[in-house]
Amino acid sequence: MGREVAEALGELLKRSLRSNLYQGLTDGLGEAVDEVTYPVLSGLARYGPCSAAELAAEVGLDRSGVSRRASRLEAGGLVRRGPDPADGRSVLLTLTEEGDRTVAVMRQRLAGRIEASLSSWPPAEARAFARGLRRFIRDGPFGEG
Amino acid sequence: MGREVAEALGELLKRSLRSNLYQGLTDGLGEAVDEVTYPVLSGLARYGPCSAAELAAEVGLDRSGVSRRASRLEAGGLVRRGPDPADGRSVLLTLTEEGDRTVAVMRQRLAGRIEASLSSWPPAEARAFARGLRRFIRDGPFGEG
DNA sequence: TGCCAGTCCGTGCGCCGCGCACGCTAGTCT
DNA sequence: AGACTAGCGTGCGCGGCGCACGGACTGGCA
Repeated sequence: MGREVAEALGELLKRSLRSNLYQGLTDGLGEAVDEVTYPVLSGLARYGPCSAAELAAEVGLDRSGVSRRASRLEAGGLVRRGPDPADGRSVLLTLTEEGDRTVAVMRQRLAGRIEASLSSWPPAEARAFARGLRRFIRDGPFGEG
Repeated sequence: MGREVAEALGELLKRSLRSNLYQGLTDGLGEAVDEVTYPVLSGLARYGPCSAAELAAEVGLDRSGVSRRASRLEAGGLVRRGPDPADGRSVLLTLTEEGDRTVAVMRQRLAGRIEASLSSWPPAEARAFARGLRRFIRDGPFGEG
């Protein structure tokens, strides 16, 4: 049982990293957003305005990496760097309106792609899979993360 | 539906890449095998003796990367480079006995870890999850590769 | 109030792994 | 035999990462 899941997970990882998953998802969305910067964009949308350090914990990266990716997104007009009113040392990353639109489009596309591949499943099985996946993440073989 | 699966997949990717998954799995197995070289080792075990180019397709990498990783494994005594009896240009990568043992141990550990986290599930649900995962890989939103 | 240890940021630095392209060896076909 | 193809390993440049440094700012304490 754990055997097959392990193998399947490996396969999943491989295919995802090969970027078959994100391929073509950014068409027409500008140069700034790609498979490297997307996690930061998406994390920002999920987590809300925050500092790079905070977001780093969220996306599982060093502060420096987040800062650099954010710079790209900033150059592309998807993210704004603003002062933190509560603390002058801190810098708040915020999605611009265009950033908001962009992440919405990408999520829509990705969800649509997944939806499409799930549409051939028996509905009950698809639902069970989604639930199982969430559960596996929650108390699966990962750290606390 | 696709929405939640998409989000869950992202989370899964993140946690896996953070290496919480493979952490501590290589203890006592020598320096050669780590999270970088393991896919090559495992792919070789799965696919059988073959050339670097062939294995490259299997693990989703360039030939050069596979060749370099194989060199490390070779230095560690886990992989042997031998001539292909059928074609003198080709070079066959083969697991040594120790390589075999190593991959067996790692699989055992990984499977055990997954098994453990699945043990708290209702058995039917766990089984359904395993089946769903395989199915999702087979005709999920990835390319053919 | 003036000061200093502590906190937070962005960036220079070195490292590592990748893919591309080259040189080389070994088969293949006329 | 000689040209051409196929396959290998490695040098090269690129890009992203984490570490650690310098600069900006805060907050507590004299």
